[in-house]
Amino acid sequence: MLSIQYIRENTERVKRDVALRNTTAPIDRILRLDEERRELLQQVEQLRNKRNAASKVIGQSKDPAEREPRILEMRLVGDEIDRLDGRLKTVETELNGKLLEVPNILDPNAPKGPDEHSNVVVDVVGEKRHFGFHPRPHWELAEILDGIDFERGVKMAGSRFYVLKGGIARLQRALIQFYLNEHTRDGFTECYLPDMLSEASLVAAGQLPKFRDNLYRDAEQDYYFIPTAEVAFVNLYRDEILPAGMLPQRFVAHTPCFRREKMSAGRDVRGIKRGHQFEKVEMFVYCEPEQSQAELDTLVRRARSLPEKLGIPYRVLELCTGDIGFNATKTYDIEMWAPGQDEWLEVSSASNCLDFQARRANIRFRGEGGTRYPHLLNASGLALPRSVIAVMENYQREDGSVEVPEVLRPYMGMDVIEPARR
RNA sequence: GGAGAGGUGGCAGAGUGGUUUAAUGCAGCCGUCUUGAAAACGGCCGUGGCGAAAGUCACCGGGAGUUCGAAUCUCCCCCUCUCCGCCA
Repeated sequence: MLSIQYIRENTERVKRDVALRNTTAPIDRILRLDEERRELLQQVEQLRNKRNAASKVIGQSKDPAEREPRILEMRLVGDEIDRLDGRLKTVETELNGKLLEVPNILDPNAPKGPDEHSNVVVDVVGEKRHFGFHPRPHWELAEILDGIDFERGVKMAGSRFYVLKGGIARLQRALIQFYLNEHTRDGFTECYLPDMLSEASLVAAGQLPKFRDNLYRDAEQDYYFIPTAEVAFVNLYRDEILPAGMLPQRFVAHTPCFRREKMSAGRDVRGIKRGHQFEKVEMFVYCEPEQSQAELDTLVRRARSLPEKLGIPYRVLELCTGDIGFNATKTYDIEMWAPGQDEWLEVSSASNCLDFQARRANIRFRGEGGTRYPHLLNASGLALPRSVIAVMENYQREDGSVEVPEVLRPYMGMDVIEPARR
C-alpha cells in the first residue's frame, strides 16, 4: 500500500496514476478519514495522558480522602476515552480498508494507454521458423503424440483441466528442471513453498481484498491456494526487520498456481494455454530501493535468456499504464511465439513493486538512514504449460513428432518425442 | 484428534494489580584508560502513531473484558513444545 503520508503529500500524483490505470480509488474519502483520525487521536491521547498521571498519584497515595475523588473523576475520563476511542477505531478500520484498495503509483516513464492494446513492443528476437508444411497447433500434435488427455481431465475435474502424458509430461518436467537450474546456477536460492496461505498473507501480497474473485480457498479453514509463488515470497519475511547487509535476496521456486477465472466461452477454449491450475517457475527479489531498477532489468534479461536458449522467437513488451498490475509500478512481459496457434504467448511478467508490498507485509531492513522498506520484484522464469506449447509448436516436424531442443536433451534423455503407436 | 506445558526486547531471562518510562545478563555501538588489544569503567542500545517542537500515546502471541490503573486477573482465538493416537 501507499503510506497515508505519501497520499497526503502527493495527492495529485496519486489521483493521476489511479486515472491512468483506468480504475478508481477512494482518495478523497481517505484524506477526510485521515484528518478525522488525527483529530481524534490527539483528543484521546490527551485524555490518556491525564488518566495515566492521575492513576500514578492514586497508586502512590494511601489516603482514601485523596484517592476517592480522583477515582471518581477518572471514571468519567475513562468513559470519555472509551467513547472517543470507539470512534477512532471505526475511523481507522475504514481508513485502513480503503488504503488497501489504492493501487501502486506508476513509473512516470510507463507508456500511457487504457488497456493492453497500448502496450509497447520494445524488442523482437529470433527468426520465426519457416515450415515446409502447415504447422499444427499443440492440441493436434498432442493427439498424434498421445501427449495430452483433455477428455479425461474434464471427466476428473471439469472443463479446462487436462492430463499430460508420456513425452509431453516429461517435457514439462524437463523445462522446470532447466529453468530452475539456470537460476540457481546464477545464485538464486531455490525454495519449496506452501501452496496454500492464510488470508493475512494474501492481503499482504496485494491479492486481497480487491481480487477475491480470482482465488480458490478452503471452505472451512483459513487456506487460500496461491495464484502465483509471488504471494508466498512476499510473505517469507512478513513482519520482520531484516538485519543490515542481508540484501539483496534472490529466490526462485517452482509451484503450481491456482486461478479462478471467468473463462469466456469462445476464448482460449482449446489446448492448455489457459487453465485453473498450472505450473510456473518464479523469480523473486528483495533489494534496497536504490537497486530496484537495476534488479528489474536483470530479471527481464534472465527471463528472455530462456526462450533464447530454447531457440524460440520471443518479444518483449513494456506494459502501458492501463495494463500494469495493482501492485506494480512498471512491468515487462515476455511472449514466446507459437506458430501453430499463430499467436504470441505470455510466458513471463516482470514487475517492480517498489515498497508497495513491503509496506503491506510490514517488511523492513536496517540500512543506511535507519529502518527502511525494501523494494520487492517478481518475474516468471517461466510459465510452464505455455513453454510446453511453444516448444511443441516450434519444434514440430511434418509427421507430428517434436524435436527436443538441444538444451533440454540432457533432461529428456531423448532427442525426439515420437508419435504414439496406434 | 486427546492430554499437558508454554508464548516478555537481537538472544537469554525476571516480573502474578500501582515508584516498571519491562529488572538483570549476553551480544552490539560510542567513549575513558592503553603503544595497540584485552580487561575494567561510563554512556548508548526495540517498533510505530501524533506533534513545528517540547513532548506524548501505543505495543509483553492476537482479540475482547474487569479496573481509576493490566505484562500481571477473566474469556475467546492463534502458534510453539512434550507425550499419545493417526498418517505419507
